[in-house]
Amino acid sequence: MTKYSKQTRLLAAVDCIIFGFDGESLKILLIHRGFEPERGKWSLMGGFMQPDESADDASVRILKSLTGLEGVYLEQLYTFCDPQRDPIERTISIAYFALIDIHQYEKQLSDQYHPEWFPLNKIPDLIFDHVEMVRLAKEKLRYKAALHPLLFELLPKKFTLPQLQSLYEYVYDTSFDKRNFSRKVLSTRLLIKQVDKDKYTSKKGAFYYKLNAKNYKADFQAFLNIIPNPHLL
Amino acid sequence: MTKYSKQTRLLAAVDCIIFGFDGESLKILLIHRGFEPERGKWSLMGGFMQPDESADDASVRILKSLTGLEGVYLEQLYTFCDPQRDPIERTISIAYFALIDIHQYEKQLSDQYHPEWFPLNKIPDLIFDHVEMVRLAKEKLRYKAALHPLLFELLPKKFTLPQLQSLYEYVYDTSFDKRNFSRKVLSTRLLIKQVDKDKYTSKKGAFYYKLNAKNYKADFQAFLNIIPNPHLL
DNA sequence: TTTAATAGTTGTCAATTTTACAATTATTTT
DNA sequence: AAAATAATTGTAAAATTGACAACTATTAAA
Repeated sequence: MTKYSKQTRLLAAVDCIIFGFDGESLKILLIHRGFEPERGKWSLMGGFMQPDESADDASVRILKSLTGLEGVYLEQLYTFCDPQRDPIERTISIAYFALIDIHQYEKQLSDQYHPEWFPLNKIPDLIFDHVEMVRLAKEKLRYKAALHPLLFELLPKKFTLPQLQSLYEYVYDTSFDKRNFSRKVLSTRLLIKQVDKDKYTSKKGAFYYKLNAKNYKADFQAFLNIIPNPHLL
Repeated sequence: MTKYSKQTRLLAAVDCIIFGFDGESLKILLIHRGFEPERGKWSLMGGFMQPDESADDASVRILKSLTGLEGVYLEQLYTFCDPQRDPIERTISIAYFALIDIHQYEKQLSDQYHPEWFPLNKIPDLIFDHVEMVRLAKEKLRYKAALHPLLFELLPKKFTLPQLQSLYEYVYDTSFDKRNFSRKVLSTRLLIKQVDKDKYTSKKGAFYYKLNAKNYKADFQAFLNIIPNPHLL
């Protein structure tokens, strides 16, 4: 059959907003753009969609090429289509956001793109519309994590309640009552208490927890209301 | 500056899932596809993105060309990128969903595409991946309307509480206690009671309400929790 | 060995929100 | 004037949330 004639073709790229949490602050991973235009400027990691590749495939490929990681949380965020967004040639970009365990990343560091982690409140100037992409990703993370158990994706397999709480406190830039927080989190039945403790950060030590994979999968779509009114924070 | 060489260009389309509510059921608007492939099959209304047009622009253009309506609720839903989704040529589709007042539409009926309204539980076979698009749009509508005052977009400027309730009951395929429902809705401070009544459906008549535009805009992003746990319904 | 310091865990009560359920009021038709 | 219809209003129990203090386990220093 014949092609669709008289229609304009364009380029399609995928850009990834990669979140990580190191216990200090919530960060995103940026690279030095390796080609013109704006070579050397800070940029999100991205790439063009290949002929036989879906956007999901491309996002997985891009994430792996930068971090070496596979099987991590990746979600389509939004498609940016402004005709002027790339000065060279019309390119639409399908933005994805990824949540990774930053410690896993460090083990597999790739120097090819000179990547660096930036705290969310210290993002440098970025090329094109990448600042808007980051803003939207942060907004969606805050939105979704208030309802669903999303932030676990940023922590190691084994984590403590204080770790989890400080992650939530960084994301929402506030503080929670630790008594109420632990009660709320534990009431979800999403956590399995381990027998061992984390002794690095305190004398008494905090018990490790792991995710209950079955309940996690079953209840992910439920409105857990972990943070009641995030838009007020 | 030179173009990005060695990259594959592709077509980008926009498809619209258009929701309407006639008091009987929740419906979407479908057309007979006017060109090959699959000419004459049922399809979502869509079109190719034009050279100087964003996806938002395209969705507005497409919606207007079918319904004659402007200024209605339109939201980007998801971008579908499977390399095989269009058998003729690689085309990605940015899906939008629209919520319109179905009675406004009827006044401006366009016969160009032989459009028809289909209740959500009686959707015919659709071309390409349009069934999946409809499924995702319905899921997102249910998700978002449980938290935010979205469904008002489907009603006329003036509407009654019984109308509003039956809309929610259709969307969530359940029934609510009218006493609790009206209390919950009114407690949001989103509605302004009118002095006149709708006498068409009952002898006593039901008061009309209008949206409080200011509060609507201010509180749209709040978690109103209109429907507590939609995933259970 | 004892004491102080640190930080995680557990408990209680009041306030708020939600849910379930029944009676009353307003209007039209006969 | 009475009957029929459907909207509006009320209340109490249950569940959830939020604020707040005391206790316990561990390590380091005296």
